[in-house]
Formats: sequence, C-alpha cells, structure tokens
Amino acid sequence: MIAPPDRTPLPRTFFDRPVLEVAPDLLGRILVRQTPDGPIEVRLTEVEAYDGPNDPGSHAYRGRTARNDVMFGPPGHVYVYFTYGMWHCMNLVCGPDGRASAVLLRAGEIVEGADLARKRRLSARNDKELAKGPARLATALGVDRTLDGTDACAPGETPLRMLTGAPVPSDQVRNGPRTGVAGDGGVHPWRYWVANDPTVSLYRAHTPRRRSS
DNA sequence: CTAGTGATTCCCT
DNA sequence: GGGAATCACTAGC
Repeated sequence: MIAPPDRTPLPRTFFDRPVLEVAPDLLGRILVRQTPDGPIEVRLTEVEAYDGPNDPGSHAYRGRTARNDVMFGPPGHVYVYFTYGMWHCMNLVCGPDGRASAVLLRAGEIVEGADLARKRRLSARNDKELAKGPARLATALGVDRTLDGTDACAPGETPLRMLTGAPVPSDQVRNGPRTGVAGDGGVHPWRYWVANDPTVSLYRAHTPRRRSS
C-alpha cells in the first residue's frame, strides 16, 4: 500500500539551497492554497528553474525592478508575475537572500478542493487540465499579484504553504529544455517533470511572434 | 494530433 | 513603444 503524503510544512532551509537542487526536489510536494472558501491543494508535477545572475531567461537577469523585487529577497517567498496581458504565474524563491533564483510552478494535480478549482477554470475539459500549465495552475488556485511576496514558510496561517508530500524518486524525474523562454534562455535543460504523469503540460517551444499590422 | 493566431495590459527601455 | 516564463480556439490533416 501507499503511505499517505507527509503534511509537515517544508522549512525555509529547504529553499535555501541552489535552485537546481531544489527544483527537482519539489516534484511530488504539495502546495496548499488557503482561500476564503476553503483549501485547494496541488501535487506538483512540473517545474522550471531560473537562476538570476547567470540566466538570460530569468526575469532577474537585467537587475532588480519593481516587478521582480521579491526574487532578490529571502528564500521561501512567492514571486507572482503578470504576463501576456491576462495571466499570472507563480514561483518559489530559492537560494540565499540576494541570489534572485526561483522555481516556476508549471503544472500539478489537484488533490484537494477540486470543486473550488473547477469554478476558476471553467474552460477545463477534465480535472487533469485544471492545473496543466503555469497560468492554469495560478488560475486554479486564485493566485495573483496581491499574493506576490507571500512567505510560504511563515508560522501560523498563510495563504500559500508547501508541504513535504511524497517526493518523487529520482528515477521518475525527467528534465529537458525550458518551455516558452525567449532568447537564449531555452538552452538550459532546467525544466523538470514527473515521468508519464498526465497533468504535465509538455507545451511546445517558444515561437517568436511578429507584431500584427 | 499539430500549427497558427488573437486576446489584453503591465512594465521596462 | 512593444515584448511578454500563456491560453483558448480554430483549421486542417
């Protein structure tokens, strides 16, 4: 039989490590989102690492700005950005204070509160699509810029928290080029996912867009 | 199944 | 001014 997932919160020391170490270790962990209507919980199945100072694909690559400020702060906090005019995506800040590295949460399996997630994801055709993609995951959980900077490791009640869950054995972890990253950033194989998991997004590579007339 | 494109707004240059 | 760590929808095979 399968042991139930461990509901011990992940401590800040978990995130205070090199981001390439933390990212694959997040697979199988559980993110708890406390909403006014109740909790929504996601088991993470796909993530991407962004390593600030050396990474052209990172929002922090060109220095500290109003948008990416949280990335430059202490680990264990949530960085939420707004993109493409209508979507939000969420990250967990990693490494020591000032390092500006983070893990983008790209996909997961809703394991609690699916009824609440469905109300936010009306276009999803089935429950596997509820959090299949970074903006879908943020939408399913009701995460937006008002949660930017949330400490996921704070004592007591928090709107977002990571639990130990059931980490995925390394022989079930796959990795490859990052998705959707413009410029040279896609060259690093810093996307990690759970092998053969139906909630992994597996989107095609970034396609440059010409502006319309 | 794949490939193409419009939507929509914040923020940096 | 214009790109953006995306999604949903459509057409066509």
